[in-house]
Amino acid sequence: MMQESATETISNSSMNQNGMSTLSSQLDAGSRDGRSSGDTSGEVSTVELLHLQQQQALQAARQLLLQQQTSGLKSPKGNDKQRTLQVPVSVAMMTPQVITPQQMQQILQQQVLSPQQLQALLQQQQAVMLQQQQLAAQQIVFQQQLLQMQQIQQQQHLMNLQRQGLITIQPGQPSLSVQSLPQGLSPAEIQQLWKEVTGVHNVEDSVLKHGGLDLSTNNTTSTTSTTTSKASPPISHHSLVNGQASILTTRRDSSSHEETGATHPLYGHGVCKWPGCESICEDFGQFLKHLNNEHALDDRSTAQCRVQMQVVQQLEIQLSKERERLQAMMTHLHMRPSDPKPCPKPLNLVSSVTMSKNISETSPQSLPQTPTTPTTPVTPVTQGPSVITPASLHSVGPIRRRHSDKYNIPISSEIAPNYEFYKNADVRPPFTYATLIRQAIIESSDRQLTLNEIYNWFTRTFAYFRRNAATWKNAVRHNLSLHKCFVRVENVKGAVWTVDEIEYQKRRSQKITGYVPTLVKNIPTSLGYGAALNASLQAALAESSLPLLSNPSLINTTSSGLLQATHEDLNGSLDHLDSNGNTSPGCSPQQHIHPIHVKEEPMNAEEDECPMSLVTTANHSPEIEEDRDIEEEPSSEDVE
DNA sequence: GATTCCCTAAACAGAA
DNA sequence: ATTCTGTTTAGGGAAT
Repeated sequence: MMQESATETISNSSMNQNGMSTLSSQLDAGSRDGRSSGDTSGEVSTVELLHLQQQQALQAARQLLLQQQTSGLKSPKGNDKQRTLQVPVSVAMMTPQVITPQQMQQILQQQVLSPQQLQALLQQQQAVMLQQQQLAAQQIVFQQQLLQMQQIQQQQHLMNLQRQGLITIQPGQPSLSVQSLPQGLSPAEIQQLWKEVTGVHNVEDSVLKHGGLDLSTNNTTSTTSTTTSKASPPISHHSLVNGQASILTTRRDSSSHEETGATHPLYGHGVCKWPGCESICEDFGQFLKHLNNEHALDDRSTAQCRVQMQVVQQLEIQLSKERERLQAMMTHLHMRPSDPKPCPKPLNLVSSVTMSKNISETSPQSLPQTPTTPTTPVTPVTQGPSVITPASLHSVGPIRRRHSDKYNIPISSEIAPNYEFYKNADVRPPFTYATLIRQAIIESSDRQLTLNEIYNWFTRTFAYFRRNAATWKNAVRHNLSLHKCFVRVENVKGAVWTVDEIEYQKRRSQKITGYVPTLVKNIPTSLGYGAALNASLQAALAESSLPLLSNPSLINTTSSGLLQATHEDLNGSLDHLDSNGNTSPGCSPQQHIHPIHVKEEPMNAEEDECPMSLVTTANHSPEIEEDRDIEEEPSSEDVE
């Protein structure tokens, strides 16, 4: 996916040299890329693009008319069937003289113009238009132009077929003329032509397809081929004929078949999908007829088009905002290198080396977009162009310091936004085995898991652990045995593993030595998930603060995020204490013997885990409530 | 350079 | 006998 996108971008670049015929490729590819990537342009002016696009189409039509009127170009072959179809088309083409591009632009630019106002305005235009309908004679002229376009289209289509081996054309064979074409354009193709020429046929479609429209192209032929090519995939093969970017072939082909297969964005299930229409059309031909008759370029259609345009625009704005939010989230959660700057030096947590490694491992860039997409894993998430593939990510070998562990970043908050990513992408999670094991355990309903259940959690949560089972399972067992924080408890159904959070926190606290925290907080519960404090700082402070939680004198009110991280870390322990106090009395006696409850106000401690729970274990959410009880046992003797 | 942390590999034993 | 589970040791890489 990512590679494809990248390659395509490259291909497009190279195709730029290929003249107008490659514009369609740029258009399609550009729109796809634009939508899947940063979409910096989408927010800029979708409407403007449409304006320009429509202007372009209108101007092109005009120029075509002028050209033909002056040159007296005649249609190579009159086609009755096509002629009948041309009527509405020609009418539509005449409208540029009725509604000038400037006027059209005005209409379109008036974002605040109400449909009623627009309607009134267009009615005026209509009056003028009626006067000029007598110019219908020019329809024939334009029809000729259409035929020329058809020729180009069909020739390119044939070239496409030739390339596919469906048709064999000897090298010396002269290019096909329209007369020699096996058959005329299908109604769908003609419709496409009309659609493209009018430029307002389907705004949504236009918005999508024209995301990368090069509006700088003004000459008639360029415009014509551009619009035609983007509508009719065969054109893109014209560029292929020129020896360009074969990578686009497949995609184009598929779309080509779709479009020529009597499918239409405005037609489905026997119903015209024009906004507010829903007229029943027996077949595609009838639909086309209906489309030409009922949805020609008139005031009503224009108004509807504009409405649809706004709908699309709103959606794009929304998408843009959501994407921005996602980016911010990822930046916040992954791009530690830029964040830790303000991090208190005493923490001594910043390691450029580690960070860079972490970046390579978990930076948003590496996130597939949605691995779902691979999804990118899902994520679905449409991801911007990424140069880091999952393969390259895990190929870096064993990661010593999992940044989340190192910085005590809540694993949930780390995984949550990338859950689908880790679930689908073969990328090693940036956590130590101990951290993961703990997470698996505390996520469980009763805070205890058998070894096999831990295995399952690993494979279920991370695609990476679906392979090399022997290695990581051994590591899991090794960690369970090695770390005191993991306590084996004999259960009715066998041995289960629990987490001794005191030990766990103790161990982690030891990682941060020589730091006398001056900032420890009183945890404001109201602080939200989106607290601004960067996670690493939060985590560091949180961890550092653990021993001090019981000492009110050392507790200062600071930022929210801090508590968040603290909560997360504490949650596990507290949860563990709470739940296991009953379920597994035998484990880790000390934690139950003297649980010093540092009673903070009930915290929304699970903000970090909520996202995770939403996508992972359904049974996790219900526990959030009990998780909020913070019972930390931060007595100094335990910490040290 | 020493220490620590983490990972990986492997040997081994006991239980299922 | 095989597999699973659990423990332990060893060594290497990376960070501190």
